[in-house]
Amino acid sequence: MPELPEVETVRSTLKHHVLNKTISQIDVFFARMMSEETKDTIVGQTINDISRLGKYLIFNLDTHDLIVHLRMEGRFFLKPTDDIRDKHEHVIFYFYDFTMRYHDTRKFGTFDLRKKEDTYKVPPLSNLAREPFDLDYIDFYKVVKKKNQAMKTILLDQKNILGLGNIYADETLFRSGIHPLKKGNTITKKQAEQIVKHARDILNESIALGGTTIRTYTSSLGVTGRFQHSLGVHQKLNEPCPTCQTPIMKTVVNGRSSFYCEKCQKR
DNA sequence: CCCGTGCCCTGGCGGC
DNA sequence: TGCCGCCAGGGCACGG
Repeated sequence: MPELPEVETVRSTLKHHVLNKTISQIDVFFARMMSEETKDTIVGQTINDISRLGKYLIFNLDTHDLIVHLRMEGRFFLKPTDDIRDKHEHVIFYFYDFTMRYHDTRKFGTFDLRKKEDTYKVPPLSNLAREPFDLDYIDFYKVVKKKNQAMKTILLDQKNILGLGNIYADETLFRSGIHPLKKGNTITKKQAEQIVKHARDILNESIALGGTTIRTYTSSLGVTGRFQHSLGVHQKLNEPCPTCQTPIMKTVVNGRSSFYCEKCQKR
């Protein structure tokens, strides 16, 4: 599933192909994916830039920003205009001589259109935390210290730290030596510092490798991330811990599967 | 405000 | 081989 590094890979790849292209037409095949109003507003506008905030992809148009969340399986493909539509292509953007197609088997992805002046002032981009790259660990510590939730739950909440999903939350806790069920209000300043540092390192390493390809996810244009070869615990049930060889355990935290080393990660 | 639960979806897999 | 039921999972609405 795309997390921050995958979205960054999609952003940079896509930007190379659609920058300064004008949207001449849009076809929507799954009505709830994009409203009529959104479609009508952006036809005729040009993609002046593609940016990103956390896991959100942002197409910077002339008067508005189109905010896209890929959720688990959303991807973009570039195809010739006359290519037959795949049944999972729900939105097709037409440019002068090719198309950009949004493909999503689970239909969980979202398209939100905002006036430029509102983009960061209203949901979904308002009230998000900072990414680990510019998150002050003391600020993070103050937020976490007030919470009686499991650390895994805290790391997945984009209002606490921005950009981690299930995979990188597990990896961050593993490198930090913290059990996914440890309560936020038991965390020390030092541990908060470690979490922010490791989250930053992991995301940087993954971006450098083009993201992680896991389960069914590959990014646009067939780009396959290679970070999965660097995972320490996620999806590695019963495999030896890279540090101490103890078999990796799995538990469910707030409905999310969580992998950890019982010996290396303390409650 | 805080926290937990259910929902949206469908391909893939286990069980029989 | 086929069918049924269940699971994954980010973000949000909703309820206590």
